[in-house]
Amino acid sequence: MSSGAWFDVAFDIPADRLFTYRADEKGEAEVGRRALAPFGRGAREELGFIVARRDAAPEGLENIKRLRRVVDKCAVFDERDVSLAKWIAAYYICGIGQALSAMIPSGRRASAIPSLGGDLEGFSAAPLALSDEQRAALDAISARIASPPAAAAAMFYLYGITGSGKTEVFLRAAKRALEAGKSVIYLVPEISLTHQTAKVVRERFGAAAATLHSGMTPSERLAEWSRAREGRPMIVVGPRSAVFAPVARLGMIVIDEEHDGSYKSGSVPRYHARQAAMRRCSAEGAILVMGSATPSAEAWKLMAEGGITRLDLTARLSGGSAPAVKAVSLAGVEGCLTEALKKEIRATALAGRQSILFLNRRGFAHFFHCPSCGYSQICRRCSVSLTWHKSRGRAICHYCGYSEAPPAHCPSCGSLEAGYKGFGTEMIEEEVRRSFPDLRVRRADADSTAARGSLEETLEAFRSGLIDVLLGTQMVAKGLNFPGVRLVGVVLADAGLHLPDFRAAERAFSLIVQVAGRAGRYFPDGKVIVQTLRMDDPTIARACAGDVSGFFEQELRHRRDLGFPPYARVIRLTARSRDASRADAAIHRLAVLLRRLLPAGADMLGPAECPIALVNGNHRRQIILRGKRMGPLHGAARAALESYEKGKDARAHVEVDVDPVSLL
DNA sequence: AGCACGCCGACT
DNA sequence: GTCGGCGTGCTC
Repeated sequence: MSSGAWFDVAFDIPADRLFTYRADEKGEAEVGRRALAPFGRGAREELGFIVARRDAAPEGLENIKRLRRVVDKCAVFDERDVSLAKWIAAYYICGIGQALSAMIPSGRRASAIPSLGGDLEGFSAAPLALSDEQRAALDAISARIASPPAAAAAMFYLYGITGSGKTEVFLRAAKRALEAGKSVIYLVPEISLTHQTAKVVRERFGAAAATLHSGMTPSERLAEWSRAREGRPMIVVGPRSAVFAPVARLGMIVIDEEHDGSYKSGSVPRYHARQAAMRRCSAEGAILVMGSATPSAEAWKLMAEGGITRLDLTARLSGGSAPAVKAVSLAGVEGCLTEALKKEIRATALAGRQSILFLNRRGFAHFFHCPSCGYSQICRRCSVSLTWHKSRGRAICHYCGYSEAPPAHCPSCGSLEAGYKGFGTEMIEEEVRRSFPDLRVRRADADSTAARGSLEETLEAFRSGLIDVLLGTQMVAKGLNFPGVRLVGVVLADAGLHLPDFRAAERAFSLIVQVAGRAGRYFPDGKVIVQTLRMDDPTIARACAGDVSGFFEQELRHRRDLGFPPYARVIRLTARSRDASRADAAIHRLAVLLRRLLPAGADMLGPAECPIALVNGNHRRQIILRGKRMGPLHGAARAALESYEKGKDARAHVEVDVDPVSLL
């Protein structure tokens, strides 16, 4: 054989296989670089990941092509990344190349990122002394940084109310790790917290800090990536995908606001950053430190069983007790604000302080109903009701964006009784402005943010006191610090509670507790008003009482009785097609295959229509696979998908979601 | 996932 | 008679 070498290349395709190419022996090709390769018919060229070098061509394979061009000047990933990618591909049932493309920034050449001027030699001192609880937590964590566990990852959970100083413990633990020559990955939820945390981390750690965020171009991300690969101890702050940061000598991964749904990827590979972090920590001898005031049910169960060491932070650093939470019935109230809430908004303004009003629902009114004939206005492409956006004068589908003019009377029977019911953030804005014409009111939701440009600007204006009442969706609920806030109003605590999803109560609960935590963080006079149509609902009652353990006692009993996570593992398969009968046929074929393959102790829910059966013109059908252990479930799902794809019958798109976070 | 090759309806 | 629909199979 003449000079030359063979390389296995992974492409970003669903197929779980590698392709072998030839390249010059002394060329640039090496494991960890990306290369353009002829792939598929015609002269098509595809970017692939060089995943392995081999000494000989695979048996019985002629017509091996040559790599066209290696695009990276040096490796952008290594064997450790490949092994993590293989784990993701196996666990989340996708291609290795798909896993790698989620792990590695897509930039072609690393570009310089704007220098932030931090030159810091030696880290700047932390401002305040730690409380006893913080000290105890830090000591427990530090002990494990010094001597990481041999086998499984050591996991800690800073369980504490907002304002109890979790961040300071994270930062000090990070400092210990860096001083020990180890790197830290600090995960934060998407969008909201990245900037705030990154700023603090940069101030504290200067040049040892790296940030990854959504505003960066792919080449800027690649530049930060390359910095991490240099091998100096670093602290990398970023959302979900930062869990793949290629730091050398990983000492600790922090997951702030561990309960946050944005840690689960919504596209292939549908990985959960918590799972990936656990896997990295145990593979690399690092420790995992999570934190939240409202842990996920999974984490809560692990803490109860001792798999995660819980470290309690019970005291508010500002000294005051947690704000008083008052539940108020919204039944029979005209409009969306009770007298109790209005009274507190007024009192807050008189005291020169600020209010936050929260409702997890955009638009003005969210369904159109006719009482005389029963007509309701539904999106033609999605099986959901249209939301009336008064400011835009349109009825809009929140799933596909379809819009039409809002009807003045019932389009079906002509009745004038018909109209929009159920309020959203737009209506609250209108009502607040009408009731308090003298107050400066601002709305922060996906619509207003798109219109105004930046959420940052609104939040900054609020922080500096230019706004009296900030109202909005989740955007105002996430861990932000606003010193001037006295009042938090949850406009409708029931929103989302009745959704056909086993996590509905958990999400509603944590949302209420999280928003409530925004009140009175720096003054002991915080007030929280929770409006609800269901005063007797135990989830709402416990959220108002801040009774996390009471809630989980109820919720975990429920989950166990119903056989849902964290007591069972779940894989969700969905089939979708423009053609309803095709989606049906596909899901039934899968069901037949799965019934044969199901291991003992596992069962199958469905096939059934998805709770939202039509999205964007696609009919959706689902099967929920459920079992005690994930391994056998995986086996069944893989085998079924394989035979399904071999089958000759008409196919539909099939999506696999391992550990789904939502069943809608 | 793309994309080419291949076999059945409405157009000049 | 052809243009083109998308159904199916492959990619070193």
